[in-house]
Amino acid sequence: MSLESVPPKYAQLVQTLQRRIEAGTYPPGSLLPSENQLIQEFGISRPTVVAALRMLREQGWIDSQQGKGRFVRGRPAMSTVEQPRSGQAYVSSPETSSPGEVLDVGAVTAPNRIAVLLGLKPKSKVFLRRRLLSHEGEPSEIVSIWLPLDLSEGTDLTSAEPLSQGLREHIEARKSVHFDHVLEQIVARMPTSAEATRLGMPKNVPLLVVFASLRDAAGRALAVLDVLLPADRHELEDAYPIS
Amino acid sequence: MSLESVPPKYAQLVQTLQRRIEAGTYPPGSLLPSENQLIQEFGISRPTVVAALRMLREQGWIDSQQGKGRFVRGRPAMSTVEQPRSGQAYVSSPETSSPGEVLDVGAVTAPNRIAVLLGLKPKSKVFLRRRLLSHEGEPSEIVSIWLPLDLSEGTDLTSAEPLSQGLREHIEARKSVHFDHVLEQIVARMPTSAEATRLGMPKNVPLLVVFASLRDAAGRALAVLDVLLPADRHELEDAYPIS
DNA sequence: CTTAGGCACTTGACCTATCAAGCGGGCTTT
DNA sequence: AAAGCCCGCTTGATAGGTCAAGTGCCTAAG
Repeated sequence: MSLESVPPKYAQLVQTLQRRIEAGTYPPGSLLPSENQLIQEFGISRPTVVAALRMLREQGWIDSQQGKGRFVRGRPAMSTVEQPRSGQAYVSSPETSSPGEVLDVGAVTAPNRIAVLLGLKPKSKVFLRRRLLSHEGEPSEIVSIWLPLDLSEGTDLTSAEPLSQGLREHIEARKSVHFDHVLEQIVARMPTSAEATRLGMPKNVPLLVVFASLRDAAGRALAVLDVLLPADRHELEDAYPIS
Repeated sequence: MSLESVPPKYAQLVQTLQRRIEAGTYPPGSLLPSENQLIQEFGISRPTVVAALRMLREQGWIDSQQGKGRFVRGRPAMSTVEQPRSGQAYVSSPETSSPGEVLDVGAVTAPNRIAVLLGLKPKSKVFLRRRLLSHEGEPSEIVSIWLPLDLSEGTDLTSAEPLSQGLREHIEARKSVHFDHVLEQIVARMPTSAEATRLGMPKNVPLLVVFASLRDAAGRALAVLDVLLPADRHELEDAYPIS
């Protein structure tokens, strides 16, 4: 006897209908079988069918119109081309997974933008952990993590060794906070001499700079990352629906 | 007698619970009243209560845990700080709403990146409509619209006059296509002399360049926009959940 | 003091049922 | 030919109900 659990009936129906859509049984633009037809075919109740259809609508596979029926849209394109957001990888991946060296660690006076993003007074002291990441042996980007001092206490962030947990996991395990979302600002500027040297880049190539403000559900900034990306080696990607 | 329609009961419950959460009646972290308690208080059925609670969970206001209860998260922060995505405004707003002058209109050989983004062969002819937008009387950005030739036929895009419809509305009204989502690429580079002159910017300030590939639900590129943004005057913003 | 079982609570899943409202086609009337 | 009405279909909303599964607390036994 198989130990694997049987998914709920509504979930099985979702999968069946998705397979039929992708197989061309219900091509985009066509009318899906009505609720009554699905009830007959699958021998399940109307609320169960409706739950499955609601899920398909919410995921973008179908549209419904009262009095008319439910129309097939097809597999939502975004789910096939979904991109990791730039901040996401730095928040969740352990430092051990990306080769690099620690450049700076410790309490520093916050640059103005960082203080604003953290919701702190100008010239506040904050904790900084800055690393130079490499890709295929070449310098790739500089990542700085800025934290309010209280949030950095009791963590391993002062270590020169790479963290074996993602930043989020590391902090959530030690502090009573929960990361919820990221607000990003993307700017471009010319590198300083020191940055150009560190990144092994020409002085006349700009930097893409991502400021990622990591926030809890209430919108409070728990940490800020900034990432310096030589523009000749990096581009950012994003995808979103048109509303 | 008021002619306004009464929203469904589940929607009224959603609003009531949202108001109570924001008023502090149910602070974040606290347990929401159980289904039974809500059924008693509001005198409505369990499926109606459950529909309201499911909606709150999907919008991020609450979390549920079987056997335990439903916990308050609070107003989802992203809905309070939602930003228009850069491509969105160009897709939906009429050109008449943003002052500018038409710089180039007509069939041109597609630059390589544009051909790739449109899914065309290298050196294909495409339609280009390029405008210099102003903000408070100053040059602000250059927006180029690139379309396959067949999609531009029968449109007003060849006009030197600004469109009174958004691009999306204009094309969807004339062609059998439906814009669904955008894939964006963000890069930084130095401006050419001509671009710097047109934008009234110094030569040593970089450009943020957004390539927005406007796609249908099947992922086919219908149009590409590129937007040149002097980096000393522009930054891009984004927000996303941490998964 | 620890462990296990039972109970009461919770949400998850599924069922049967009714009525409201929208849509489209066919038929009748003007 | 056009307009209106009716009917049969569709989905939207609501109700009442049962059983499964998860959680936490309390009590009893070891």
